[in-house]
Amino acid sequence: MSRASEQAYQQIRTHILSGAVGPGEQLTEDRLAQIAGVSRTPVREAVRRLEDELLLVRSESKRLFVADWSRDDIEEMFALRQMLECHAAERAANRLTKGKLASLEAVNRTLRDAIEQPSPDVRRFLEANRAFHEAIIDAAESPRLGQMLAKLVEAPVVLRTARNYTAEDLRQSARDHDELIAAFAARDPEWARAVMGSHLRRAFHSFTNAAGPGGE
Amino acid sequence: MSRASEQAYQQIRTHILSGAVGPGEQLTEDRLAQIAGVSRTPVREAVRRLEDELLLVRSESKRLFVADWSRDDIEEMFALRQMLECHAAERAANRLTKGKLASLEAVNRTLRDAIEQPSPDVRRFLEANRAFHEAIIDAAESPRLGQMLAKLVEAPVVLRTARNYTAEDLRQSARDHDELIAAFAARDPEWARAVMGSHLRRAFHSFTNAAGPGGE
DNA sequence: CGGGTGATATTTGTATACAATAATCACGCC
DNA sequence: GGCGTGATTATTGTATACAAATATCACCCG
Repeated sequence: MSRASEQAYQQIRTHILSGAVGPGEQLTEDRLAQIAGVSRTPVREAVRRLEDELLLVRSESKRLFVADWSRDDIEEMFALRQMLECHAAERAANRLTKGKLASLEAVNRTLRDAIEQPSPDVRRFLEANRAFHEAIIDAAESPRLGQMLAKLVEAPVVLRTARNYTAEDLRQSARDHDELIAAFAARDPEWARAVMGSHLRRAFHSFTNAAGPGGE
Repeated sequence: MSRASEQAYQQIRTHILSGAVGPGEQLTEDRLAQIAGVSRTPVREAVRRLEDELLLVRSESKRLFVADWSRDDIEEMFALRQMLECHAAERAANRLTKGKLASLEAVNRTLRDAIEQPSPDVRRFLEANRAFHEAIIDAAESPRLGQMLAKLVEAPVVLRTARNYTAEDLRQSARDHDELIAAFAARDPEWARAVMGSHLRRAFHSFTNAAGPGGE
């Protein structure tokens, strides 16, 4: 994406995720243009992307609002992500080269570094985690699958930036990744699928436990 | 979508699918604006949609080209569609109301009407077929699933408008739909999933047999 | 004659002005 | 006082002019 358009996208996204505007609030293109410091034209491009990612929604009369995800919405997204990413893991198991496998291992070492400390570096963990999953999706060599997953993976992860992970959550993730790597090394698609399934399902519950009961 | 933008989308889409421009050919926004009879602004909106549907692609320098789908691309899309639509069938089996089931039956009667004639009305068949699958996806009550499938279902179906269906292809489709309806009536998600799976897989082979060997 | 380098043309990206549309509000009527 | 109805305002949609980026081509140098 081009400069202004990309900037608008990033700024607006950050603005929403920071919580500066609450779910359900209206946002006008003019206002977003001010926030992003560009004209309405690139804002409109950015808005289309954000609509596609379901961070913004339109009323039936085309007015813009910050999306308000219900519990059902979130459950749905996790279910879809699980279905698609299990498929990706299966495909990846048949395609990962030695080199890519090695870099997957490297990424997981980084992830461990980030959490095996007195106070875990959640930011680095999230980044490494993102890279890990991205590498698998990439190895699945299915551009459309990747495109679909991109939307599903990004959204909930970033939604709660200040989310509380327990130390155990983080360690279990690292262990899951290890087992995924083992499944890949063994070139066992079924194994990879199964591990990915439980990995994501656990993530779902840990997500709802932390964010759910309080109040969406 | 608004008037000009929607018109641009339809016109450009038709123009591409009609084959007036071949795969790989460049298209400028100006040219598309002429074709659609609107200015470049709504054309850009339309182009974004068509890019998302993968009918248009951009060179690394942002120039526009008609997409050129490889056999792998098509296979990939069918595989994804199968995965997602099987899931939809499963969910639909648990959710379809009596009323919706009845209208599904009605749609399939229309479909039969269209093909049980000396010369089958392929246009009506395609429309009824589309409605049938859409109703199921709708009944799955998963907006994101619907959004994803919309892209996958539309594209290949329309790609070959002049496609040759054998009379047997058409009849088998109707029979598959009957069995799907039976599975829904029995509220048997596994059955529905299985039927949908074979239905789509058959469609894939009939598609590649008809369109594959020749060219493309 | 081949390859690079700069001028020119093509194409996409952005800003802005204006048009169309939908919501809001005030007013009058019942 | 409640409710329709029209004027006003807010917001999105479109066209157009211009800026930035990229490709194309001609020319010169080796």
